[in-house]
Amino acid sequence: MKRPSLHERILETADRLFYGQGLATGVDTIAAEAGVSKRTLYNHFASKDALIVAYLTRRLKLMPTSDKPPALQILGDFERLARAFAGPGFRGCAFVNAVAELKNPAHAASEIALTFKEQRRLWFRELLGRAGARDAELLATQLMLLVDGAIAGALVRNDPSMALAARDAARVLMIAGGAEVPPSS
Amino acid sequence: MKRPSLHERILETADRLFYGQGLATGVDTIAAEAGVSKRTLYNHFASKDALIVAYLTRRLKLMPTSDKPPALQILGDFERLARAFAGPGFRGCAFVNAVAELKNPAHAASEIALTFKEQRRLWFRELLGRAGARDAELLATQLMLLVDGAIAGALVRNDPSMALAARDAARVLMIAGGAEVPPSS
DNA sequence: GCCAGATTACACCGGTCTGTGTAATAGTAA
DNA sequence: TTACTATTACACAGACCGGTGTAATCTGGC
Repeated sequence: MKRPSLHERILETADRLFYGQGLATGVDTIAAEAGVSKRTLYNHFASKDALIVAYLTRRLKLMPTSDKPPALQILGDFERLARAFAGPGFRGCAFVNAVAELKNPAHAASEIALTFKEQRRLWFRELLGRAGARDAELLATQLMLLVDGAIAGALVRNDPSMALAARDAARVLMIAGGAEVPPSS
Repeated sequence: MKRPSLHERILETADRLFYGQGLATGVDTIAAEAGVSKRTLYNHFASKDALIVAYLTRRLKLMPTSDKPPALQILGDFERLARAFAGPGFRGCAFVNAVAELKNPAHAASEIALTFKEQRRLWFRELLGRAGARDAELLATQLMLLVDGAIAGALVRNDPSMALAARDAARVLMIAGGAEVPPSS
């Protein structure tokens, strides 16, 4: 850890460009935008593939914790999505885009994407269990369908309100599934 | 229409390679695979972008018609999706992939993708109306979320059963929305 | 001062990409 | 035959790509 700043600055720039412009962004562009020579970039990351993996790994963040009722935490997550969709730089799900953009299905990015999706699904499942859902396993998967569908829909329609339609559908599914859903915010 | 065969053969090959390998597939590869010189390809399509647009336009097919009860037609569509997911060449939604793969958001592909999604949504809406749903507009949008979510989920998880989880969620949403849903197949 | 490692600038390689130019050939219709 | 068009093979331009090699320069610790 002699110079964490350069390493991190390259990663931040790679995140911005890979997500905003696609994985086809050139290494020269990233180095220039980070204010770093290409040689330095290759001293910190063995290859462009390694940089892509580091970029996706950095996006694996823990789910937020809250003391609100579990069902409201889930509904709040959809509202957080709606805000993200309305942001200027929204370009869909970084992990799904990466899997779709890489022709090689054995790329390490696929595993990272699966980890990310599973992470949120398990968070849903835990909250649904606490909310008293009859089949938290299935219901968590179905809520994930709504999340991924909202992302894809918002991308092609350029319409952030897809997340709110997804939230309403999630509420219906949770109530039908026996979860305790307090009157919404 | 002097020689429709060459034009169509190029388009078929482009469809196979663009969908299977991504839009980054080279023009030379497509020409070679179609058994056609590159010059001929450029005599039929002004540019690679034009070829991409023709490829996507060709994928705009009308929704199937059936005399089954409308709700069962919708549920059957999810089962058709499950079969498509299980096919060896499944690589997600061609339109969503195209939008995600093209950095330029003003590309004509975006409009074609939107047309495709809206086409299916309107088909859903019409069937939901006939099935007696209270809010066919919102419900159709929510079913689209399940469709797109199932596609993304099946892609990253490599799990065709996502379409069946989506079908079950669709049934719950339709019943809760007041649609007449006969006992399933 | 002095040394060692990090960083820089820059040229370069081999490859791939889209797109064009050209001259020769095959097929068809009069 | 003649004339016209579609197609072919092939070379090539111009750009960008990932990745490397090298020598000079900067920087912090002793």
